[in-house]
Amino acid sequence: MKNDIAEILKRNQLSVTESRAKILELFHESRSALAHADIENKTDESYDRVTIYRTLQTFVEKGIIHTIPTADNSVLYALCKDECTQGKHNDNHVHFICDICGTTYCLDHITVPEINLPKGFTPHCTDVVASGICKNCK
Amino acid sequence: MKNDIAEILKRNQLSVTESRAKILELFHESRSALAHADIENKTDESYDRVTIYRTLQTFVEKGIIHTIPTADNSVLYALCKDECTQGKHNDNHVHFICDICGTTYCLDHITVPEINLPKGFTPHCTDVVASGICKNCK
DNA sequence: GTAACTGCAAAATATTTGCATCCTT
DNA sequence: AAGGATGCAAATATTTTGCAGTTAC
Repeated sequence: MKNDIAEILKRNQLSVTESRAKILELFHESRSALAHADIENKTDESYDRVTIYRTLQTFVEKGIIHTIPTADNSVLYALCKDECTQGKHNDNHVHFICDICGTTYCLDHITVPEINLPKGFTPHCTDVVASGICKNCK
Repeated sequence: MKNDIAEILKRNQLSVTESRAKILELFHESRSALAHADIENKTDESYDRVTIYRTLQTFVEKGIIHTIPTADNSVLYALCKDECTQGKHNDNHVHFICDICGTTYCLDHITVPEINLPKGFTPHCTDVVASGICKNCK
């Protein structure tokens, strides 16, 4: 596993540092999306706040993770599928936010349906965020 | 028009004050969603930052406006349709954010399709945010 | 007149930037 | 060894809270 993590970083031309490896590992361990604060907590604040900001930004730029738009406008991040490459994200999947436990799921296998937009609108990317009650809270 | 605005406030048990009326008017004049900063600018900073925060929050609570989740996690607000009432939002419509001009449209008449969620997930509200090129920028 | 709203000050929180030091390659 | 990454300090931006004065009803 540790090797897989390092592999991913190398593949994206990033040097393998402890903080990057640890943060990327967190994303792989977690089935759900993570906020900046989650990462601070799960790493016992071993890394500087700033390092986390910069690491997340780097990962987003490289297409390793993506941000998830949320109704309360907090910032969430989740792993991208493998097909995502730098600059060309493939975010066309559904997110689900549980109203009770707050967990955000990336439902990679649920595809976003075609939406009929009005004349003149050309979509490039479509995000779907559903909220409700998740399988653990029902 | 001025009267309509006052009507809406009264209907929601809000006292009619200058700032509330002006901000609500802005939303009615604008075909697109507004950010906190937009409101500051369009009112020539005649109102305190704090008043704008509180007014927006009040409007959201009353179901007069709703927040829009955006990919860059900035906070946007737009008018709710009439059917929205306090606590029970009816946000099931599509938003479109133009990658070029940044305008966010509320496409009230485009309905959100049914999404097949995995077993155990019960949706309560579904937000769809498409981004791409709008009718003015094409 | 009273309750609610506003504006100011300030606190709390979140994010960004510069720079010296340290680590990866 | 060299370039890039980290951590610290501090600047900047954003949001919240308390309170006194003002306004709507």
